[in-house]
Amino acid sequence: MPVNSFDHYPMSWKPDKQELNRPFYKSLASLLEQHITNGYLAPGTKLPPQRELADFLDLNFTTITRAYKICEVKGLIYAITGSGTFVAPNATRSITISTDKMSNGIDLGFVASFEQTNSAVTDIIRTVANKSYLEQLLNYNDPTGIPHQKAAALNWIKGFGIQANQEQIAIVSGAQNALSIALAALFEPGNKIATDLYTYSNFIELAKMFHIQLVPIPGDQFGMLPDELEKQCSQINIHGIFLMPSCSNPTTVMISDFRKQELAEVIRKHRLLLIEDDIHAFLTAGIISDYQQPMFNLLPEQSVYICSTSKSICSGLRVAFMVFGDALREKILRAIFNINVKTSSFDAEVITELILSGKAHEIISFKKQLAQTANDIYFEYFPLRKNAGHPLSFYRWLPIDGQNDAWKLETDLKEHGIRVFHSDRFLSGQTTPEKYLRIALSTTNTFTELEIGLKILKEYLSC
Amino acid sequence: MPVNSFDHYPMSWKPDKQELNRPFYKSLASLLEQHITNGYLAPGTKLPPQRELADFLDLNFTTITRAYKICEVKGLIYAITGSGTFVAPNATRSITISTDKMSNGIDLGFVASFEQTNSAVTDIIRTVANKSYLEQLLNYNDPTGIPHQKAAALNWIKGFGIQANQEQIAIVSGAQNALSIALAALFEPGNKIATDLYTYSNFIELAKMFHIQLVPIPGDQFGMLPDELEKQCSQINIHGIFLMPSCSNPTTVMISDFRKQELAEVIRKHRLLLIEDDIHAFLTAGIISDYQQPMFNLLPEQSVYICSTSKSICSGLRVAFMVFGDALREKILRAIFNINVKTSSFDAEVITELILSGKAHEIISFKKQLAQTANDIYFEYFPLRKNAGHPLSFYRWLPIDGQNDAWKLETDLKEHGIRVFHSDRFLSGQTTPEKYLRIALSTTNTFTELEIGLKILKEYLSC
DNA sequence: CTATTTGTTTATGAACATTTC
DNA sequence: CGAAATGTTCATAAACAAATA
Repeated sequence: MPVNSFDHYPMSWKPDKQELNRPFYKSLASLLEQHITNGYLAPGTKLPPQRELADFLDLNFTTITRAYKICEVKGLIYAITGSGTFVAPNATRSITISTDKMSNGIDLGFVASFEQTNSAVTDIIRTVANKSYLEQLLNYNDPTGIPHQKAAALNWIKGFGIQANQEQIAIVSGAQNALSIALAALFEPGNKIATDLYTYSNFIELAKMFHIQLVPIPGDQFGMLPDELEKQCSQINIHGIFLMPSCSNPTTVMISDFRKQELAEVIRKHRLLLIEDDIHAFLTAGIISDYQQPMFNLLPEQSVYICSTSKSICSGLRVAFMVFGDALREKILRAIFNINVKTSSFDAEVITELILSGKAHEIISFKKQLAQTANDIYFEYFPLRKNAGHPLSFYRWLPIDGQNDAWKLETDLKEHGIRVFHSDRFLSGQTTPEKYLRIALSTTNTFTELEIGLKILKEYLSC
Repeated sequence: MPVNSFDHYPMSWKPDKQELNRPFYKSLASLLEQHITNGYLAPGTKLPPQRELADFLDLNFTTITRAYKICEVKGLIYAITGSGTFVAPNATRSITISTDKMSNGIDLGFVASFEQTNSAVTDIIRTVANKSYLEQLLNYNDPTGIPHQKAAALNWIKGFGIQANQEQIAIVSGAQNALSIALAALFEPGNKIATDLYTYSNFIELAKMFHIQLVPIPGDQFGMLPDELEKQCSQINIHGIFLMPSCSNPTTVMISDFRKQELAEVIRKHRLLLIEDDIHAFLTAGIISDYQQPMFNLLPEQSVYICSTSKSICSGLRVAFMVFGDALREKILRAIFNINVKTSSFDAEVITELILSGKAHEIISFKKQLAQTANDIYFEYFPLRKNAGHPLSFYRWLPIDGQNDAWKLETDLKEHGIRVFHSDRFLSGQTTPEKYLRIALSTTNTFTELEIGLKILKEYLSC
């Protein structure tokens, strides 16, 4: 029996010892999972400290540690030494953003890529279909890309400041696929990766799937704070870092060059593996005056540089370029064979032809114009505030006040006919007081539709 | 200090306590890894029992358990209660089979798919390229397949005995991709999956990457033994089972229908998740007289059925169909979004058109003829023995004697100009006394080349 | 600024299960 | 069949580390 009775003491969770079977740590973990999943324990709830619960249940406190750990790894709870253990903000549901279209209503949630430009791709597909070597694209050969495709890819990313050779690049099936490969190849379950406090929600889910823990690092308008990264690195064993320097998703922050240098120093010092998702390079390199270079250049031996063509050229052709240091090559290639076997040579060939013909650059110009117009429209409804972020971003990050229940807000807005995503979806760790909405500008079929959506949103928020 | 001195006692591994730092379990694990990797401890070596090593190092024996466990999870060693702990057969190198072509020599290693048939695909690509709706294939929509593509897919697999609806199928990027998705969606690190003793080596590597442990189950000429599966299930907590019933890779065993029924009963009883890789359905359903149905039909609620078109239709177009019980749907879709975002609609459309036009069936007929011829040639050189396995298999499983050093054999044969894979590559667990070679019949450009390769092999083996 | 609260890591002892002889 | 060998699992104690009042 417990030494003390806690009946008079407020404890947020009092599991019934009767319900527990041996082994206790597993039984307790599944009971906790159940109580979180069925809503009995709400997100944000502080759980009893390990020692207190141990006392209550008359168990050794490290048994509680183990039970909590199981739930933490599943992403149900998170713990802060000194403060306590809390139910995670996204414990109850998946934050995966799928491309499933809304059946009706205006989609300002999922970020598409101004699909109007796809008509320019059809001609090139026909060109490739009539190539004499078409049959050569249909076998198992060249799993990571045919040499001339890699050459075109290298040429493409040279425009973004990357210098690499054929041995250092692989063509894979889109950025998300590249991220899966990088995580599978270079990390183990239980490893930790530093990310921005708000980051790409599918990366959060992917990390969860691979049982990799994310360590949120605060940032400002120039990007992640090096001191904060240094602090975490010196305290815990961090293995990698995920960044989108050209335009972070969802915050639209572009990491400034001085900040890149500072961050690179910390990354080098602690030997972190950098995963640089540069999907927005085409909106930044050579366009934004402050832009100098990708971080890959600063840390070529310990980085994976990922450059997808989904946003910049064509979303339906699943192609991304993956560049890596020589030391990482073997592991990454093995992961590619294990996860993909190969990427469609036909898709890669169409992208190649788009690049070589100059059509890809035309598409990009058009997309930039569309992005400019969409942003102009946005700022009419939600005027510029300070630290506005990337001017050509395909989405915007709108601060909102007092909308604490993320899921209710999303549902409410859906009833008003628009889909947007609440900042809680993008949280890599604990909750924050500030709340935002991510507003996709590149998904509606027309700008008129975009305007209608923004108008509805503005009216709803000013209520 | 240790109570007894073991200097007089033969111990296969005597790590120097001086080299260990705290924490001991990690330090010991990395020392062990090092000694295995640099060849100091050869594959098959029996390590000292936990208690003995503990005594020697003057540590508690569960500290040794933990160190051994780390190396076991990495696939470096394996343990059998009662017998001891051993260095794993594939500890030192990766067994991933890549599609990288041999620069010279005859490839009887990697199993391609009689790529001669690809010329039939080029016409269909041109047809699709000229479709009026081509542009609709280039956006983010329908990540798991467009409805008419799914309809064609359902029709295709109906020929193999699968009845399912649009909600139960997804189009993904090849069988290997489907396996990644299934493992990521439905299993956790540390989970255990039963497999044949010899199984698809990229599945072994994939499982390793996801830190899923494989439990080898013996079989006979009718497939895996239900009693052995039952035994393992009642002893340890097994979560899933991986089978290739139509023609196992690499053994060419087709699971007979009575055996499927027996296995299904055990699987149902222990609530295992079945992953059924039916890539060879096109060589079996409606062709082999004994064939009745896929195992998915026996266990529709707890199975994932995977049917790739790489071997049957075209290898370069990365398409596989994935069918799943309703209970698994949500998890699998989420994994698809996280790993792939979507599969190329263009590739899927070409496969769809191949199916609808009847061209796919023509290709299959041709491949079956080619397989027949290739097998006839093979049996001229290596005459039929009993329990020969699937008659139309794209590869054969050749018993060899006295060739214990797998890697040396492979290297030797490569020097003779042919590539084959030794059975050790396909081992899901401990070593076995019998040794085999897997001989791919579907990779050489011509049958003449195949004959040359087989001749070289025969001469080499009869030396 | 130090004491307290709270979570983390490591090593250990005991009970257990399976295989071998 | 029973004893010995061997690996597995669980709960515990102690030392540690970070955050907070």
